[in-house]
Amino acid sequence: MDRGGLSRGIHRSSETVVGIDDVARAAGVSTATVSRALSGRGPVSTTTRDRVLATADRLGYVVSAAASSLATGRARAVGVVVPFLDRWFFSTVLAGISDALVRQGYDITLYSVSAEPAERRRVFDDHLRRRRIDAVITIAIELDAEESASLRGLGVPIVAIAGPNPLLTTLTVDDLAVGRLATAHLIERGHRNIVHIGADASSNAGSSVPALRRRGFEETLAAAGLSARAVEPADFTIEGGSAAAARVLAGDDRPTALFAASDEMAIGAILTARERGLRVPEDLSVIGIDGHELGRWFGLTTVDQFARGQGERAAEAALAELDGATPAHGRGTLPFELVDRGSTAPPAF
Amino acid sequence: MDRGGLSRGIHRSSETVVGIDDVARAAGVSTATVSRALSGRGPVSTTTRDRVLATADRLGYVVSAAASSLATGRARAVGVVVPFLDRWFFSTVLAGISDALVRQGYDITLYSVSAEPAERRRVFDDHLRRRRIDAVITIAIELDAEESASLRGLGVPIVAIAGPNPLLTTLTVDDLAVGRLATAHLIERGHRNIVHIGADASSNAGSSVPALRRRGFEETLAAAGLSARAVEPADFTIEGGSAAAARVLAGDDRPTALFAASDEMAIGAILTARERGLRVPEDLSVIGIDGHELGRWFGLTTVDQFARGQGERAAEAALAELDGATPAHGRGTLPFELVDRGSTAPPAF
DNA sequence: CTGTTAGCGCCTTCAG
DNA sequence: CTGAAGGCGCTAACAG
Repeated sequence: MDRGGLSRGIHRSSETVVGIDDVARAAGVSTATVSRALSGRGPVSTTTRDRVLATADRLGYVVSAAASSLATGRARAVGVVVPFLDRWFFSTVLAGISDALVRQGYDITLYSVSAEPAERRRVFDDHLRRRRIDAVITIAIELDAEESASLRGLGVPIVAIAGPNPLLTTLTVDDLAVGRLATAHLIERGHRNIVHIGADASSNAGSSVPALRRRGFEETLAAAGLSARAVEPADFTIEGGSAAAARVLAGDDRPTALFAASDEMAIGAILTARERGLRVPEDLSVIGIDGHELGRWFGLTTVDQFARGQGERAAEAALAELDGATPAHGRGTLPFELVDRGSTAPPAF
Repeated sequence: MDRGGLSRGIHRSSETVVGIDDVARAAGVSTATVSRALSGRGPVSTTTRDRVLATADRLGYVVSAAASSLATGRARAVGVVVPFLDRWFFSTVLAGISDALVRQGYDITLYSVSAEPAERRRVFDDHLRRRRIDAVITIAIELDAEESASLRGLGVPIVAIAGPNPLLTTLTVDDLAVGRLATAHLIERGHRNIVHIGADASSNAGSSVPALRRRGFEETLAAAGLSARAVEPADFTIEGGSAAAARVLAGDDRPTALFAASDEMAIGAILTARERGLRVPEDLSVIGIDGHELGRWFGLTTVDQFARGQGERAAEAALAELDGATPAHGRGTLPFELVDRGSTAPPAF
């Protein structure tokens, strides 16, 4: 009669959804026992548990998230806050988070915050505060004081990826070091005239990812006794990188190398360079940051930051904190690695 | 005293979260009135409503999703089921969904289903059935009978994007027509020797997106009296398109044009063609499908299917159905448009 | 080990 | 228009 596991997914399509008391009745026990058997919390005899589990399975019972959440205070869901969904870095990190969360039976609730202030405020003041989530992961979100306080007020673990915030548990690569590494790579190959494509020097006092990468560039340049060339601002898209490169390459004092703060900008720069008949790396070296899959097709040298792994680690950190682990406030160290694919070489002149 | 809107986001960080009865007490009314005032359902005098609203705002009250959901049966969240998060089409559609949903105050719960059967089953049998969502949107998910039944059993609106399922409300471009359009474009330019890169002819009896595109290709070829060349199977990635093109171009009977069933494959094909010293479109015409942003950088001619718009429309359709609109079972028509960017031209020989 | 009994926080008839 | 009260479905003490 009981077809055990085989019956999963094949439920009689009864009118109403089966509830915990349907299971209790069918198994001849109380709802409390069903709850204990299913959750694994609290003592239940093996025989009873097996019977309850089989019954629940047969009936296709699934706990109501709302009811369970209301009773326990746990939602079995993690909120993820992102500024963009359709850019490589974010969707890749998200994929990593999703992997790790699904493994643990958690759902993921997505909060995409635009730059639009009113909408952004709604996300922080309303959506995130509905107590629908047990933890929050932010990806490269720069929080103002209010937003930061609002998040903290949630009273749940918060893990920030790629957005160094001294007040939050932060998981991020050392972007200053990344900026240095990429710059040193170019200097070692003999470049003296390097332009950085990324954050405007005037923006962000210094803690944002783009600003850190730029500072790594400037510091390394200075340490090598080279004068820092003006930084060419761009928005981290292929398009932005392309436009920035166009401006830079049009000038009379053409650099021998470009250091783009993201692979997408680096790719844009390569495309523009090619359009102008410049060979990479013979006439122009280009290095990026990210480890974007596309880089491979352009032979792009880059500093890989293992985006997918960042997502997985953030999810694990969030769940660990939920399980009582002490929040590692301050900066967590994430790995990065230079991948030389050939778009950098000594300057020809 | 009451700083009105200015106070939003600045809440006294009291020990416990403020609940509906805190608001009721502070406003000098009953919880029922607060509920009515905030939800807009049920009669409340203007004065009372304003006072309640101001109080709620001042206290930073936000309804508990769990409690509200338990009482109303509505979760104010929509589930989105995707096979991949880190591929252009999916993340772009997702961005569109997110836009539309946030506008209506809905949260989005993400269900990323891998190919791994056990995990996939858990998503359909457990996660999706926790009654956490008011509607489901699937993106290019091919459902087997059980999964389809499981979804239907949820008793919520279901909108399928890019996965024509006669049993579900489906929003998809007419992929057969898209396949025909792209093929006709090549034939009109004089191509007689065209290879299709996409779904293997042997796979999928015919209703999947890749299969429909291939059939559009074959039908149009046949209608023009051309013999259908073997289709070159590939997995819709740049890498797959590149490999497929490599196999095709290595043969002795080199085609004059390639029709790739996705822009990513088309780009892979272009990259490979270039590597082999072939000029596009002089030596080889290439056309793709999607409207991928990257296509612009390769001068790729494509059939744009407006992915972001698809997401928005799916979200709107789902919400409309929630509001009582009749589910438009069968196939909804979504726009598509040929964008000629120059990667197709008459064959040189 | 198991059953009974309060709620979790909000919504919604039903009276007033 | 407003308040009182039961209940949404489940869990967590507390008894037994």
